[in-house]
Amino acid sequence: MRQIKKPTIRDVAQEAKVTTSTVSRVLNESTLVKPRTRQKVLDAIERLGYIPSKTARIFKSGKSYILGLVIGQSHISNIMFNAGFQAQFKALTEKAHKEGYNILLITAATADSESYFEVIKNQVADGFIIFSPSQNDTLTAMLEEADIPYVYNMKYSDNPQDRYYVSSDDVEGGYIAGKYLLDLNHKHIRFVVGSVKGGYLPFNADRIRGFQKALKQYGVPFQEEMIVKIPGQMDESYNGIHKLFQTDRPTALMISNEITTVAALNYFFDHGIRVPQDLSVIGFGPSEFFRSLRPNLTNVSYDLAWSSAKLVDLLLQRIEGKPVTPEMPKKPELVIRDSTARYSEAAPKPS
Amino acid sequence: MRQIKKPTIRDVAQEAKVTTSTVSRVLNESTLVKPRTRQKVLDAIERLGYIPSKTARIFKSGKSYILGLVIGQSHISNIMFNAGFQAQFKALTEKAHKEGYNILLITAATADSESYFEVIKNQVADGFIIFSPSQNDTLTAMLEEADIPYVYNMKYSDNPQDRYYVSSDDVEGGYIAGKYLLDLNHKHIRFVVGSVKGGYLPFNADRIRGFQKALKQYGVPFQEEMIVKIPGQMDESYNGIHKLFQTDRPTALMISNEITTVAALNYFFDHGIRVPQDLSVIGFGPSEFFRSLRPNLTNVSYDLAWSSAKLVDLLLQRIEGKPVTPEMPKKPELVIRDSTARYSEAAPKPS
DNA sequence: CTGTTAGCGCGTTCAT
DNA sequence: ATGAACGCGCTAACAG
Repeated sequence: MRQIKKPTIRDVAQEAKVTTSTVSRVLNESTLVKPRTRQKVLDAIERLGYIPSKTARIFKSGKSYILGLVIGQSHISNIMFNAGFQAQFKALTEKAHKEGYNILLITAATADSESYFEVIKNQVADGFIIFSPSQNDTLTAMLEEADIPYVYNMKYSDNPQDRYYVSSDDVEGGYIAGKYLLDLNHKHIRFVVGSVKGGYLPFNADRIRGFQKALKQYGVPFQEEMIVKIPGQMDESYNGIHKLFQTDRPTALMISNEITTVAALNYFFDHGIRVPQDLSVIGFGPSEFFRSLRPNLTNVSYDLAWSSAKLVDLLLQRIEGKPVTPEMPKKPELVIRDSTARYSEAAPKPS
Repeated sequence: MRQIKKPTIRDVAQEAKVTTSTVSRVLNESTLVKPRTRQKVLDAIERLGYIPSKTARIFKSGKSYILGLVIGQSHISNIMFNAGFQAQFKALTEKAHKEGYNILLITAATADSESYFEVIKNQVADGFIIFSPSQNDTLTAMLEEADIPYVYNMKYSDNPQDRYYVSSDDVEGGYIAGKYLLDLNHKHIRFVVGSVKGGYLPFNADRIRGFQKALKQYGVPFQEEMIVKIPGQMDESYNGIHKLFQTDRPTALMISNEITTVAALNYFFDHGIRVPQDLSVIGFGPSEFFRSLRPNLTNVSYDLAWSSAKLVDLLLQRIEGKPVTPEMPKKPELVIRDSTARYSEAAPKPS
């Protein structure tokens, strides 16, 4: 029977001829309630179709069991089609649910600290996982000031104050990719990284550092043009690859972004550039994704399930006010598949 | 300065030497407050770093501006890599944010009505968007009984009681795909649909109906084996396609699921089956996705942004208790690209 | 074992 | 223009 107004604990109490405390007790299965009274209450609940107000409970307890996932408005449009983001998102969600939390998706209108802080402080959540705005310097400070538990999904700044994230070992990632190509006798290598306001994000800087380390080890001099900055969306990436291949003809490519990787493969398909016969390609990201491409792509695989779980653990520790135990990043792995081949001078080049 | 305890409206009142009512007034920019008092309060807020408790506000107002998005635990693992789901998810999120709501991601442990209802009633949200369990008969009844606003993301049952969803015109979708292939002289057509417990979901039933309509119109007799049920995950799909092509050699394929489509294209790539020379392929889903495949895929494109926005509108109407205005489904469109070709007997078949 | 009382943080009367 | 008092739904401390 439809009620005009949702029944409250008081209605139940009245119906069962007890007090609200007693009802509360049976609801929380707390202190011994006499079975008969208990039954009376349960009957009343059943009769009224009573559902305890979650809102009131959150209000009372101060715990919502909600984790806010904060993303910039502009990001969300593109990010959902990004395999790396998806994998991370999925892993975060699963871990959160496993721990009894739900994920509240929050978007900030613009990608600046003020906008982020504005939406964060206006949400009900026990803590926040932040896919950061371009620069998060002041955001971190504001969150600390307001005593709001948060973690970043990755390393966004080199500021030692920003220590709440779980990093992957990106230097190692860039290193093993570069080393493998050098082992295959490639020297004309290009590393395609995402372009953000003309620069690149810290994790790409790390990957580049690793790449440089490999080069040095093999005695190949690093040159600026080895790093190619291309935006991460499908069409822009396609055009960026096009532009690159008009003036340059590398024998091997490392690509730091999944969408750009797909765009590049499409470009090669469209222009008869054979992978790996004419060009070796290495991707970065979740391994399953690259396995679904043709050819199957050699890739540097990060354990996103692991790091996402760690990230949630970190946030929960902060929420519970426990001392934070820093975790060493897990090493990425090189998964060798069909997109990389040994380079030999004699190899025919298509005209 | 870090507080031991977060300041409340009372602390602000005390600090500003006014009462909580006044503070409340400046917070809500309500009735004229004398500028000087107003300033005093603002200063106090600033000094204390006071942030109004969202929780208390929700509790008071009864509005959380949160929409719950309910998904089965088992779904979420696979669903995130599904282009159709992603597009819908993205559209739902964007529309919700545009309307001032955030999306709370909720997963049910198992895909039955009881499990769904259990998590739904225990969440704070003004309404729910439900990616349904396999059978939702009792779920609908329970939600109605509890007077909880909800909508389903698509048509899940033929029960007329289930009227809170925005349907796409799937009959039309199946029809235009079939008609186009028949126009291209194909007769040996297979329609691959997702398999759910040996049967298929209502939207696939509709697409099949449309396909049958086209067949009839062209005088081609429908046969049961034209419908091929294959699970929607990558590896299972690949195997399913493999199994199909071992015993059958259609000239055209309609594929109802994006992941299965990718798996099929991979299978064709691996086995030298050329699209469209040897086989025409039509996909169903968001057009941008199929454009990122090689070859560019002809596909039936649904306007998910539109229907998702409508869905949120519908839910908001229910939340506000307004009468619900049913909407006619938008017609899907056939986007013709490079994966379909005219069939001629003379065409060479690879051995 | 159960009832009484108080209070979480805020908004909203009703006075003044 | 501002303050005092009350209540939202629930839980918890304290009585009895």
